[in-house]
Amino acid sequence: MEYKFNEIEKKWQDKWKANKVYKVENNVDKPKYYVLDMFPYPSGAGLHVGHPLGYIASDIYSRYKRLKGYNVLHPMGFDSFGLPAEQYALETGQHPAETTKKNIATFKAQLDKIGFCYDWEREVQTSDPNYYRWTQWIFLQLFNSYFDSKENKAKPIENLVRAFELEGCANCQLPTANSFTAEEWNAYNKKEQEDILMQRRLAFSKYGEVNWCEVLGTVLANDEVVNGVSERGGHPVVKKKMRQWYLRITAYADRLLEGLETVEFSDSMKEMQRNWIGKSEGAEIDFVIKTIDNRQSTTEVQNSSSVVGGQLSITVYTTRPDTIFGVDFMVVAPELELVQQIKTTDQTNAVDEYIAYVKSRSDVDRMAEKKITGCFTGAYAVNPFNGKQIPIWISEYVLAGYGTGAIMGVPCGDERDFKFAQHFNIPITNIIGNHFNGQEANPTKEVPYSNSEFVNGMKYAEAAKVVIDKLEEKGIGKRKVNYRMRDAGFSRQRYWGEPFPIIWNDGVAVALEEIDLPLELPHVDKYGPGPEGEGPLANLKEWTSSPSLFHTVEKGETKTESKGSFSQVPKYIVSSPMQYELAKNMRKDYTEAEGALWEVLRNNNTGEKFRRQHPIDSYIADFICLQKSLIVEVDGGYHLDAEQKQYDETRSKRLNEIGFEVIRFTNDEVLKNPFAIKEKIKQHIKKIDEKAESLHIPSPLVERGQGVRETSTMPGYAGSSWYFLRYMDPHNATTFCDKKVSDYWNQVDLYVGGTEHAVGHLLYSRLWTKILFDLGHIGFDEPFKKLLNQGMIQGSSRFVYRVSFPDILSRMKGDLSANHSPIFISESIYKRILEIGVDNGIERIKYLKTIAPNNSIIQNASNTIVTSRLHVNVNIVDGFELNTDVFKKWRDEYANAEFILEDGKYICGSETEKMSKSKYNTVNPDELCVKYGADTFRMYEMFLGPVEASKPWDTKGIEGVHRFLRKLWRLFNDGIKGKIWVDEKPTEAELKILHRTIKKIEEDTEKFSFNTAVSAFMICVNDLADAKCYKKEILEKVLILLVPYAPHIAEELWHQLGNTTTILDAEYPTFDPSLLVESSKEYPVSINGKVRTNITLALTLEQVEVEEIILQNETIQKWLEGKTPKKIIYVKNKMINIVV
RNA sequence: GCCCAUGUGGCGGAAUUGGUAGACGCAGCAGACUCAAAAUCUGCCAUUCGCAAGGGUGUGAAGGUUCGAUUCCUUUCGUGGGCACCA
Repeated sequence: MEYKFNEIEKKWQDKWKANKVYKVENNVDKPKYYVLDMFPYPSGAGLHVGHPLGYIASDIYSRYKRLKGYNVLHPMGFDSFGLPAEQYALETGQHPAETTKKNIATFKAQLDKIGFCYDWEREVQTSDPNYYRWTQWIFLQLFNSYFDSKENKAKPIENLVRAFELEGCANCQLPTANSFTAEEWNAYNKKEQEDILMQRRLAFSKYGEVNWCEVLGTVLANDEVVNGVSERGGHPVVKKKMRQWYLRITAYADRLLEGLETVEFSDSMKEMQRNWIGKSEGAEIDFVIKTIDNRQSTTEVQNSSSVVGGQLSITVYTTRPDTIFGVDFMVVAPELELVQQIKTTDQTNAVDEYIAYVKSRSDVDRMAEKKITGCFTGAYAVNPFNGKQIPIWISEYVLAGYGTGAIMGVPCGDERDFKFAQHFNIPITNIIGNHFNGQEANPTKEVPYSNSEFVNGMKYAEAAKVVIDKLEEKGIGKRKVNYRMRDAGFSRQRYWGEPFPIIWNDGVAVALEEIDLPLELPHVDKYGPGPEGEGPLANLKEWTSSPSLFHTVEKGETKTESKGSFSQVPKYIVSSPMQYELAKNMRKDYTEAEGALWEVLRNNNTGEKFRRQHPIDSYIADFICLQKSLIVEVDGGYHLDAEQKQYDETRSKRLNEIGFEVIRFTNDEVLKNPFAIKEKIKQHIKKIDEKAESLHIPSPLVERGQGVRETSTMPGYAGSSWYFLRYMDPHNATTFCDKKVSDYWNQVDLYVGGTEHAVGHLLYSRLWTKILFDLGHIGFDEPFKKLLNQGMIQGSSRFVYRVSFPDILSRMKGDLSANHSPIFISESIYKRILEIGVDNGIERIKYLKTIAPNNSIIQNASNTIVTSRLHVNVNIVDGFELNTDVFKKWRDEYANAEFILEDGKYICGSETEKMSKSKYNTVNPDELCVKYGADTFRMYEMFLGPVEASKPWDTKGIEGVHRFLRKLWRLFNDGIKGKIWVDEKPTEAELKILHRTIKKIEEDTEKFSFNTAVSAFMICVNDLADAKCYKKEILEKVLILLVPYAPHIAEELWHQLGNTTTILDAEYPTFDPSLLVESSKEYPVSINGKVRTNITLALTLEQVEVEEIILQNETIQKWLEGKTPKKIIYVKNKMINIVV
């Protein structure tokens, strides 16, 4: 019987699916285990062999835990909002929703072939309204919360409002520092109050700088900007202030730091997060500014400056207040308003010029560039302790956003300050004596200061304390903890993301209510930016200006008018999310009549806006005009039957009850003349208006808000910050995740993903978890208990060398000057040509050598030399040898290609680089699954090396793993006899093989050392084959061990052994240590560290006995050459070393 | 510039965490079976000296600690990844 892996894998995948073996139940009796993969962005390129690495690792661990008796949650989904789909839409006009859907289908099909144990019923997609409804909901929780710094947790913003109403801001330090009393607060108007609250909300809006490209009319991400110009088109990019949304992650800086102590992340991962948060302790110090001329400072004072005793001063942040006597200059961020106040008349031109220069530079530039720039402002500050005058400079290396945006320069102790002083010839004060050599700064903290008055002789720790105490005493400074981390930008001027559930009304952000969610992303036809760099949604005038903030109320109930303009109404007509879902589907699947009527109603210019298939209560109206409470139904022929008539009647009755008028038309009527129907509808509306006017009937709909919608969308990390919670309770229509369910599944026990998310995603999801915890929605405040970082699988690129160079070619191949076909030269010959050229001193070839690694064209008077190193598809290269026939067919332009071969072969160049479509180095897992089977593929990916390590992909080795599986198969069947396994009692030696394997596999799986586990399986099968062991008792156990790694073949052979239940739930074998106990060991015996012989000794022997035995050994005596050993080291069960 | 990771045969990697470096696999070489091929099986396979027995050298480089270092420490070089010049 042959190992027909394709048939076997298909068979079991189908059976498993039919029997729903991967369905996971909540709240069962078993202990739980939650294994999570970082869900993929469904890119158009499909899955390549790099993706499944982590997925296979987590799948193995999940299946292992399941065999060990756990209830394992191991879900999968898609991070389906994002820029690539939008970019693709811009280029091709295809709607992101379409391409995303297609890509997800491809991904799923690919994943399924590999045989993962996902419960697809729990799939989530971040771009699905049923999902992002809750992303928006969580945003509203953040918007409606503030951080209470006393209790160190998030609380509802109403608490703060109540406190303001009762006691003003007595007990809160507002960032603005303007305090107010309760009376003042109550006297503020809505806008003033909201502005103050905005400064406290966890999700808040403020002006921030973005990369703005005027030519493209759009905002660009950092990585879309290269050298100050846009990556696409090379247009200039400047900074522009725009209103943006932010998350107040800085409030959680300390808790995010502390939380790291409670999770199992790698040290480097924790270190990266700590660096990102960047907590530093230091001091803020005020320096009085002494202006040189008598300019009056009238401009208002802002963050880095203040007025002390009537004098203008500047506040710096420093981590080294102890070096205050070494301050030789001061640098202020050029952006600061303060600069305008202090610049002297002399320096005005220079300063303005410099500021213009800085504005032209992107953040990326400022980082990449190493040259030192700056400009003197003309002003001086005064050192508060010794009265020394310190020149104030501006320079781009000081950032406005960090600390106070101003620093004190201590050149003898800080490398950057030193270079700055050196560059601008600022005299340097030495405060560390001969520890400063004048050539470079010495940032030591371990040297006593000199030249420093009252801190002379003290070192860092003591001096810092003394200085800060003095500063506080004088009231010109204070101890200050600073964080490098800034609040996280949360809005993007893009289309394909979650719309903000926010309406702007006279500059006040009004949040939508839960009932308004999901705020669905409207369909657009064009994906270009809106006016003034706003997102594409800003182009949808109808959508932005007609928010659906209506609440229906029960008839007879009075509308409550509250003092604010956004009153709430106690009772709503609620449509369930299911109804929304249903309506959405019906919208896609419309009748011809509905389509026709919509065509005339959608372009309605009378001011009444209609919606299609809108859910109201438990019904779905065909068309509705919310403002007029008018419902239009278009009925098909089946409305003539009695049952349907009855239903229509009760439905109309109910809708009437809650204040809607219903008018009906038949399909035929509509199709005959939709415009006539439109006219009739207009008449109706007119009647409604008249009636309402004469009777003063209040509309059943309360208008809660007016204004314009926020047109930004949320960033990619919004949906991924909480998806692990939705998997637990994916279909819940009333809450994002039932607390009972999240209490059961609790934290993710094992999270598998790449290091590229070390700070971004991991920090954000940790933040969201903490906030949801504070607000009582979940019971834990760290999302991921243990993190396993998977390495990147790099592509192994292959290159061909195309050269057109008549002189050389004719020398090598006769006269080729007339031949214009592309000529490809095998690697080593190509390289030799370069060397020969240099040896001969031919100038053109010197060029060739210097530019050869890259593609280039050189032209001079006599010749055109074209050299190209081109990526060639790795799939048409066998190892390094190019299949020249296939290559000629690869592209039309190569049809007539000529090759210069070495030993009859074309050898390609190679390089290891990132796997990507454009480098033609991607390998598709599907093809490997077809050729070798999923089990082989899974085991091979694991066999490549440790999961954590990055390594290049090489398809060649897969044969070895495939051979192993076939060898395993042959322990059960062989080609001639068929079944060969037997039900006999195993020998001790056979049991030993088994239990050695059980021990190794279990240990390796537990520590995620899957590559060594695979090799242990190989050793086991080799040993069993050598021992001709075909015994069921042994083989059966081996199969169970193998289930996590190669589930299909394990299940197949398990059934061949006569089992009828699935192996996926079999009982994991128990390791019996007694079978592996040894009584003796072959010790390596070395003399002075060099192994000279091996001697087998009983394990019970003690030092003295061992010494006696080994000294009698012939080989040892020979090597001792009659000398007496100085010392004999005997480590039981390890080795023996004789020192002479 | 700063931070993190990493360096072992022709290749991917292993090494009980300080104890026989190179498990397992790929590639290669030699052989068996076969008319032949595929499949399968058996040897050899870091390097160097040697017919062999056996010896020398070897974990990027240089030092150090130790009876003993791929493993720990110092310095240095190379490669890969990240970044917000963070005072």
